[in-house]
Amino acid sequence: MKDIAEDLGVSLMTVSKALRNHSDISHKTRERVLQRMRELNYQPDWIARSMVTRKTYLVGLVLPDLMHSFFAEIAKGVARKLDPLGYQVVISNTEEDGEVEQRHIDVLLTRKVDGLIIASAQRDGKVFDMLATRKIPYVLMDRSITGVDANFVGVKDEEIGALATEHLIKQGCRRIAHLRGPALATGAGRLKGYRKALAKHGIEAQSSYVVSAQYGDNTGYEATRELLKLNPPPDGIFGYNDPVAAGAVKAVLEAGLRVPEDIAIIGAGNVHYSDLLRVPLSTIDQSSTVIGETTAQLLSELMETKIPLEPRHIFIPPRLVVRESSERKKQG
Amino acid sequence: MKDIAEDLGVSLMTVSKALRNHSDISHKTRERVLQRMRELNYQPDWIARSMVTRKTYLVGLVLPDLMHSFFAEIAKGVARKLDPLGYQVVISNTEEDGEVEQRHIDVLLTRKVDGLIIASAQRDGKVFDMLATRKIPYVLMDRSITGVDANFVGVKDEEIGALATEHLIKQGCRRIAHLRGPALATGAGRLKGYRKALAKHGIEAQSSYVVSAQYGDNTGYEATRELLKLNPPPDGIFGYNDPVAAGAVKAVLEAGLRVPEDIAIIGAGNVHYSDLLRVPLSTIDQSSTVIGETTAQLLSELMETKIPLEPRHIFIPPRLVVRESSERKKQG
DNA sequence: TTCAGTAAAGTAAGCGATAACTATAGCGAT
DNA sequence: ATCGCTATAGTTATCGCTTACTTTACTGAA
Repeated sequence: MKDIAEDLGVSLMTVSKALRNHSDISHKTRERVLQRMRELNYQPDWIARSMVTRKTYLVGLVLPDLMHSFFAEIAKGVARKLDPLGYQVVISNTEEDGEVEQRHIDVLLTRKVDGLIIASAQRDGKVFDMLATRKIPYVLMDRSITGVDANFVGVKDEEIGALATEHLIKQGCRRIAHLRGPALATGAGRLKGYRKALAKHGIEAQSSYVVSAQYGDNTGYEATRELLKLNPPPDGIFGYNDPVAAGAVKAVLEAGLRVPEDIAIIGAGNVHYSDLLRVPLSTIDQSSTVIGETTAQLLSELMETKIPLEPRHIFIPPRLVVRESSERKKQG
Repeated sequence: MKDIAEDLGVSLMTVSKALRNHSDISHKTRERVLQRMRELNYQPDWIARSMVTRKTYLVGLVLPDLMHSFFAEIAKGVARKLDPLGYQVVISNTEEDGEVEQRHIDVLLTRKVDGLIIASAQRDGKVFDMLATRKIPYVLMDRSITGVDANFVGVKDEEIGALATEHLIKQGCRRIAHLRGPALATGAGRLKGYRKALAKHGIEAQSSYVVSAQYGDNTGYEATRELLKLNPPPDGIFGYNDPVAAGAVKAVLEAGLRVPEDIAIIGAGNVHYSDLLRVPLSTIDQSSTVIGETTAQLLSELMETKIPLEPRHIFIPPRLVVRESSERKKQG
């Protein structure tokens, strides 16, 4: 394609420089080149360029579940921030499977992405050690990995757990159940926060009130049906994320109980449709857009500097959003 | 990296062939190469390979809105289908903006994607003519463009409109309103189906019952509030997609009316949380996963054959899903 | 007049792979 | 012993760009 641009009678080099606004091209020549380029509808080949510059302007975004709108929103934030910087985002969906994740990361690396953003489903840090030795800039997001000291952007899960639980306590709940997430940082942190809040208020943590609700659209619903069989049943439920909490609402209503009067319910994540649910769902907002943008910002700095920086940890403060599912008018 | 593989005393070519299972390499040599490759943790450079083969194994997926779980689900289907074929998906989010879309497509092209899947927000076919002349394999999805005879996978929007409207009629509604979408194929087709169904049953189409509800989380809610001011107000509402219909439910309930007794409501798209909404939402299922997979399948065929095929149009049949929001027990 | 200095353009070498040939060896058949 | 195969391995030329130099033609100061 560039030889076509030589019908101006200049060398290939001149054209290359002109296109990149290189300083030692006269204004006149540059104009002629640009002009001809438009006429020919020519676009430089990114691949060839990448090959020699070692920059692909590709960023890998590794997510456990695109369907969860929390992550979709993050993806949007990331793309919005990176787009003006000339980066393109390759999203990979791991379906909460550590092995798939590992494989996808490998593929992204052979594609020579300039950086990675990962909300990991990994249990250990092997993959990340590899990234570190290969000096690939990367940022962990939403889910930190114990034992990996990497750049991180997200919310302190313990705070989320505490905030949600304290809120239920304030609403007068005393038998508070928790639909816990996977044993990753996220699930574990929220559980810990839940326990701490109970302890702080001298409420006994009853182990049968903590049930697992992991992955899948119905887990929250089913786990809650089990909870309702207990005697006494809980009077408050904290679901580790919104989809699970929404399932809980469904189960409780189906059992003929009222939300929030009989059982108050709160989730986490503030998915955009929370407001439209059967009972508008109280939740802990994690500012997913902000997380996405902040992460993108951090990664872009990492990618653009050569000196390896000290890993940074950026925490976004969680925010309680009270809606109908937990608001008991009289009590408090 | 490859020179490192020459400590086996073989030529670079031999290694290259061995890695690709080329036929004229002895079993023994191949094993030695693979062995060494593992030891060195070597991965072939995709970029360099692409440069000479002219294949990137990259597919661009252009979507108007990732947050809409209908598209997120499609994205998942596409990725799931393409992943085992070795293709990587680059998702781009156009936020329903034709210009952004155009720009993103350009970028994807300079990245030399092997093919494109587009749910377009475009009003005319210019961009697609360009794709055709440049012989880029592409498939239009969900939204066809009038005047562009391209490969297409989606649902016949007119059928959706008719199916939804007929259902409301069967439920006894006689004053049926429609929250219409944008003037693209999708919105227009559903509107047309709606009108046809009314005509077929001899119900007069009242123009004040058709209001626009485009983009944004609250449009359905607000448009419905306007509808409720009419005298007489509608007794049935067909929202062109689920988020809009969910907003309608909210507005109706807020006005102190009952769903479906006073006003029956139906959407389209069958988003995964439909079941958890304030009133479980009736909808027209468009099998988003199937759309995604079918599209991916079609595109992969396009990419792998040289002969330009006659454009194909694949229609997925829509399916009525009745939930509480439109089901009137007594009548029908 | 001469020479260093600068602006503008050009040359050569490769980035890491592959395609398309060419070369070599071993082997049986004539 | 010679020819021609087949099976393996190696050569060479690019792919479309950029990096790092080198060249050329002026300019103005000494």
